[in-house]
Amino acid sequence: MSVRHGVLALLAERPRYGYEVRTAFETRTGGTWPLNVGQVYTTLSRLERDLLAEAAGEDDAGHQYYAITAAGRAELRRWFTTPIRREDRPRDELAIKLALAVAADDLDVAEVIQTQRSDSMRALQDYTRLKARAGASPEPADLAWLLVLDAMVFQAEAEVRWLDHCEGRLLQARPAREPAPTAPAPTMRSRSVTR
Amino acid sequence: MSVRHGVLALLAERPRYGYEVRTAFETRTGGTWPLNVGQVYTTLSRLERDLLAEAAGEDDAGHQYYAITAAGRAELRRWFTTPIRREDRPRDELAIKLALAVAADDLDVAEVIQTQRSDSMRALQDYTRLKARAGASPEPADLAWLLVLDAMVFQAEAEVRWLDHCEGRLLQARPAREPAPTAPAPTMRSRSVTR
DNA sequence: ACAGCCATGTAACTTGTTACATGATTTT
DNA sequence: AAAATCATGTAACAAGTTACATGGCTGT
Repeated sequence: MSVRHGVLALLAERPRYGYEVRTAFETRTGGTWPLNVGQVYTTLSRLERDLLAEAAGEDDAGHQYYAITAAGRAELRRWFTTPIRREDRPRDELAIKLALAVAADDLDVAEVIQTQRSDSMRALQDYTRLKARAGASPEPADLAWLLVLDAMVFQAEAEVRWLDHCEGRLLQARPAREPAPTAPAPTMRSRSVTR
Repeated sequence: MSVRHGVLALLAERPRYGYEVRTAFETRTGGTWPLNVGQVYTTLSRLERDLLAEAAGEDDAGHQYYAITAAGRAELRRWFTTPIRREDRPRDELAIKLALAVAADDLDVAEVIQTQRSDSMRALQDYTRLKARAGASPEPADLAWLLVLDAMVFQAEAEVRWLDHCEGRLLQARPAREPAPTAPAPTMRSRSVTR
């Protein structure tokens, strides 16, 4: 329920109209998570339906404003102060994938890992580049965006490390078919990426 | 689309009936992600609707088997060999939360972080305990489950690190109101957790 | 004139998920 | 006999998401 609460939080700052909510959301997350405008309006309707927000008239330009309600503030407070438990997060698709891949006999798991790692590292570099650009920009980059970006970096790094770890577990589980070379061939494992 | 593909992968190993799919799924993920039986049946229906699976008769006990189709295998192959891009993952609710929390003026962000960290560290310990139990158990623990468990650990660790990092960014952003003590008071930051 | 952004909205669809109904078989 | 587990399914809903329709306003 990220979008829902996100929109609610933006309304808590001040009443906003739909299009404005979208821009605000995208600015905070630095375009990392684009938000379809349509979704803003569906979300606003649903918030209104649930009495967490309400229509708050229109301005001279004809913008339809929405404002948070008391119930909305309460719900938001609850959201902010309640930790997000790992159990009620969406299932980790990648973990499931690898867990099922190791049992598939007509599949090269090492290749799956390799492909994923390449992509994760590419993502990592993208983020690094974004961060560099944000730091160099004249205006001080939005704090919110920096945090989001950092989150992505930390996650991607963890993912790469986990993939490496999985490779290790695999070698350990099934004895190498080829007679293992005394010094393991330095294949394209993860290398440290400059931060 | 974790469940959908997960079920498909299980059918790829051999035809299975609904209840069996559930047990298999939960075994692989070690009960980390419980799966409502009902969802298995809805998923199977949808897979059948999309021609990725098909009914495959029943056995003596009356179990309704489902088998993967050629199209299903193709789709599965695609799933396995295509990396999961960060962009098409569900939005990170925690990141959004903190990104919006830093802008809220009637909210103690440090407390939000603190609460979340406590929970993440609790989760981390739970996983560690689970791993210990799995290692001590007589039967060699399911490789799939170990990988899933490791994924959770890596993610939780990254999350804690990120939370610490956020705290740092915050102190850096808004100059401390209290005259900063020369040596920063060792508050309850993250401590290394035995693995 | 035309492209493009601003702005609002709706219809339709997906996956995930739960709650419930129903009955057979097995264990205590 | 009661409780638990095995087993199959349906109805209903939430949240996320996209595609489309519609129109005003702005810059080239």
